[in-house]
Amino acid sequence: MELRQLKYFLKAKELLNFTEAANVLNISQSTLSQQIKQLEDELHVLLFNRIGKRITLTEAGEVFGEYAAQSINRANDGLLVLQDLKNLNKGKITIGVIYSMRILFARTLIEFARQYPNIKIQVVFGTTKDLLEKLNANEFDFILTFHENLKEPHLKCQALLKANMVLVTARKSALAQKKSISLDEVAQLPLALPFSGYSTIHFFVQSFSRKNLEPNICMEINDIPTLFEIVKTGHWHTILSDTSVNDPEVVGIPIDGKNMKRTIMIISLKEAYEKKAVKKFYELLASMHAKNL
Amino acid sequence: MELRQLKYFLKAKELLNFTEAANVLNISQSTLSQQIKQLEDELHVLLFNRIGKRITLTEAGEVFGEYAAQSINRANDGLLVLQDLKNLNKGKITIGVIYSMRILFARTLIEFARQYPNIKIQVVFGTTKDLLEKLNANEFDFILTFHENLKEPHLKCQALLKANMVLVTARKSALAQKKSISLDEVAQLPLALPFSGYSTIHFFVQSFSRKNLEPNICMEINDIPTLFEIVKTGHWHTILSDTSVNDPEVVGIPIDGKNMKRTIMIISLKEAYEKKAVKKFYELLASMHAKNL
DNA sequence: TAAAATCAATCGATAAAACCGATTTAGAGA
DNA sequence: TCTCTAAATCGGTTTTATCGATTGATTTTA
Repeated sequence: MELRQLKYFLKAKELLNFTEAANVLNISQSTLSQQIKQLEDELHVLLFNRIGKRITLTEAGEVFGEYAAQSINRANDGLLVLQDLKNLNKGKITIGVIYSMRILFARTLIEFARQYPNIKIQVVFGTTKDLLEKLNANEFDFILTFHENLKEPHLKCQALLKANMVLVTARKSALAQKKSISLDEVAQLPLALPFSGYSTIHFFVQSFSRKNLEPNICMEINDIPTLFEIVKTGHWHTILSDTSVNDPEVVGIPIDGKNMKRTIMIISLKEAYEKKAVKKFYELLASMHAKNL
Repeated sequence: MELRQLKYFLKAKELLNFTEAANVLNISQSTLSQQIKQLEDELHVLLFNRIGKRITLTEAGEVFGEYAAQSINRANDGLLVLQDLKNLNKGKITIGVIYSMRILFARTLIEFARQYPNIKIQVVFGTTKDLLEKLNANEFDFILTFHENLKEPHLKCQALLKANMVLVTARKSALAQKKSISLDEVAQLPLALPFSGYSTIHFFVQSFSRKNLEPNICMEINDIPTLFEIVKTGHWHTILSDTSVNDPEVVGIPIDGKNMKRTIMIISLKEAYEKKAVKKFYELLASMHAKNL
């Protein structure tokens, strides 16, 4: 059993197609087939069922896959550690970010890229749910998202900042002059809110429920610029964290109440090695945030 | 980088001698030398310093070794899991046991070997300190030892039983008729106690201190049968857990006091895969203990 | 329904890598 | 100073990984 075989196996497990997996791995289909077979012979177990020309994962394959992934991850982390040890100052960061963090994050991203030009950065925006799934699949170094009461011991959570939830309305709107707004008033307004995949909406359903209010949700949309376009009409309003509001034609009005703040967290896998570049990014995030106070 | 190279590296790291490591691994010295060099080239770092004809581990080697070991362990655990999944009913258990547990353990060992003749069992007796070191080095599946307030989150601790600490004296001794004895009385006696490497002595120093008593420790000996020989003279006495007393010429007299019981624990590594054979052994230990109540 | 396309397994050949024994080099020990 | 020991190197052999071609069976398309 070698790491190479584990890598082949895991890609085949992911794609459930030997031909495609071989292509992705830059080897021939016959090589992959033979290497998988050799691994199965060594383990005395079938990792895949061959049904016609399709393959499916066996239970043994599912179980073994966990260990195979961990083995490869440990070896890769060892490599990363050595790179850090040598201060090679190169490498790659992969980050998942919720849409609400775009503004502050973009500024941090730019500054980081300036300071560390040799570090490749990959950023994926998405919902909390999607980002957590990918984090658990070791596809990210960390994600930025709202605090969600995760209670998952394999995750490391660090609070970054608290964001105020605000009513977003058109600058031309009569409401725009208000310095703050109550939840009761908000409940009377026609709202266009982010899609249910966003944790934000769940947060608000709870907030309204606590006060026996029912929000008037007319629309649910999976795109913040589109929400801004809708808000600019003056008819609908939305609710976002103040970190998201950057369109000059809209304003964010603070919503009354102690529970109208949400904590943005940095979440990573406890078992994964924490690259120096990742630590540097954390430091920059914290200092960029402090600058905004 | 392949698992084979990690295995070669780790053995060289352990022995700090390429020739010896190669012999143990059943490969030639030149193969090992070349494979290590190839690994170093791939990692862009020296894992060993070559000083004349000797080698020493570099800091990079030390650091990388942790990850290499974890990677190999994960792969091996995967193999073990599959064996269990197939109920191959074979394999190996390695167990560390403190001396105090010899009697109960021996009976469990014999019964387990009878029930599972295809499982190879390796047992090492030793002190708590030694056993913990080896457990942390992944050399045991689990160890049996007294509860030590470990506070090490990577360890899994299960209570097995409570052992009574008793004064061990010669059957011919005047004390032998007593049904119990107080700590004050014990403090007046010439004692031969197990060596400081045993956790037992530390336990007692604390017990005597709590009552402002000072024990009269004349000897410290690292062998329980020898302690029995000394106790049989009638002059000296010792203190052991009742699980250790099996010589017909000595008796164990219960020592008064609530704190004269000690918990025997099963300790294992949380991250290591728990073999079915190990679970079976735990069950047998528990049932053998229940039988003795 | 037949033809075409697709995918995994197999085969034989080739290329690459692991391995080995012999030797060299250099340091340690007697 | 001589002998011994251990790692590095070299050239050759053996083993393994890989490949392209082909086969067989299933799926998709016309």
